[in-house]
Amino acid sequence: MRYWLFKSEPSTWSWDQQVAKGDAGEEWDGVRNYQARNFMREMKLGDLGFFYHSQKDREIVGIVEVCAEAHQDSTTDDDRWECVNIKAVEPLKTGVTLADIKADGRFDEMALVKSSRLSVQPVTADEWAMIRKMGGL
DNA sequence: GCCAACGTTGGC
DNA sequence: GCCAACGTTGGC
Repeated sequence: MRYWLFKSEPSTWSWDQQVAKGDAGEEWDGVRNYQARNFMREMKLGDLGFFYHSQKDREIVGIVEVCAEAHQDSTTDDDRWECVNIKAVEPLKTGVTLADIKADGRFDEMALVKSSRLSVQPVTADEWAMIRKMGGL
């Protein structure tokens, strides 16, 4: 079991839209970055991830689960691009903002802090537990 | 809205 | 295979 973080601009695809898809989940498509794609290839059914709102909000809002492993991204014919499907599991009780994470000091090595532009990234078990707690779960 | 960081593309 | 130009992302 590994942990991940999925970044989305809420005006493009928000947590609420993800929740509306229910257990059916939704393709995490549109990723055109090799690093992000490679992480998706590593994902297994049942892996969990944080759902992060970039741009205006800049906070982790919920938890998602991988419900289909990497497959061709249906939004392109280019077979370089694959994606997984994810479904919403539960929202955080309180969102954990990027400012919270940066101010904490324990997350200096976290991809979210170090590689701000990477849209799909790994989260360590420690980071996962600490942020869950900060989010009130 | 601006700008820095970074990934990708294409010419050579 | 290198590197400059360009486009995109995302924090502020």
